[in-house]
Amino acid sequence: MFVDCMAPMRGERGGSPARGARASLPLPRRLIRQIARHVASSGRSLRRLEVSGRIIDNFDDIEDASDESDMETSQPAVACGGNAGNLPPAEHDDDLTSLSWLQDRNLLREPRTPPPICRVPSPPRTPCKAPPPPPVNAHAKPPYSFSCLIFMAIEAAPARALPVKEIYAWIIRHFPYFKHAPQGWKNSVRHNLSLNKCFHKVAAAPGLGKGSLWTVDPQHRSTLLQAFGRQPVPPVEIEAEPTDTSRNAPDPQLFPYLARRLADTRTPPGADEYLAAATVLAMKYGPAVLDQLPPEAHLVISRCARDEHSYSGGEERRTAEALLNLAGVTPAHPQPS
DNA sequence: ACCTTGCTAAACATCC
DNA sequence: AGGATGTTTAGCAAGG
Repeated sequence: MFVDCMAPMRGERGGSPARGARASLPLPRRLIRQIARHVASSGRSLRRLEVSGRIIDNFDDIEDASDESDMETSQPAVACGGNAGNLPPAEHDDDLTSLSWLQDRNLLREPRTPPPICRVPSPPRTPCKAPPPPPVNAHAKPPYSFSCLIFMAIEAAPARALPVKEIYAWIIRHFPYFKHAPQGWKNSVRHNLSLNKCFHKVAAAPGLGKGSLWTVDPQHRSTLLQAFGRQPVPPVEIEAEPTDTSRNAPDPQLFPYLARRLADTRTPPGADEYLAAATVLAMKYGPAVLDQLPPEAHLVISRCARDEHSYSGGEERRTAEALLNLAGVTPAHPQPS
């Protein structure tokens, strides 16, 4: 267990699930509803939506008064695409089905949003009972811990290793707040790199100059993913790289490591890597990303380490293949179904 | 009240 | 020498 070899991250009191077990990636309730309703409204259905081990078959179950605090109080969830759903009909949609709250928060950017297979026109918005969450200003301090920022920066690097200077640059590029922030934040980054066991220093590449390359310890990777999943909002791409708009699909370079790992037929990726891809895509592109998955695909997001659900490898593999296609990565040797 | 986590500041050493 | 990098310590705030 990770607690034996590293300091737990914020909010973590126990160990992490072993490789292959369900990883812990909570989603805000509002996003859970978004996912479930969007799947339902697009003609698909959920086989199950599970929150904290409780099967949700009625969305009133999660329509509670604490709604406005959704983004701060993430709830564990398991959402599975399937064919035997019993969700409320789409005409019950209100602001929860619309992705406008994400747009309002500048979290879904049109060029990055994958084309839906079956787009259902969003109904006109009705006034929300609860006050909307405060808008996220891209120039405000990001709601991510430094460990998550560093993790994202390293994860986005093609080599999954970055010198400190590049980590600074990535953070500034994606979170302009730091462009004019007091210089102390760089100290915090270095402090985090040194102190956090999730990050490892590797030998400097020739010609790199001073400093070392920093990587994410593979053993602690899922822990960082969990921490990432606990963050209240997905990251905002401020300076998006030019994408192939004709395809209008996610940039396969965005998460090169995950794409490469999922495409690797010689060394099968672990369940946490499938899960990481699903989570990263879902968090980045919003619930609409689920439209891209085949009906039998599973997206499993759960905090419960004791979650003993059994899923066949085929389901995970099909999900991974769907995500691969979504990411624009075609396996050289498609795995047999 | 206590503990954990994260942030910030600062001092210091090392390297280029 | 000066700046960048890396390590360590300390204090504080927030939340459980």
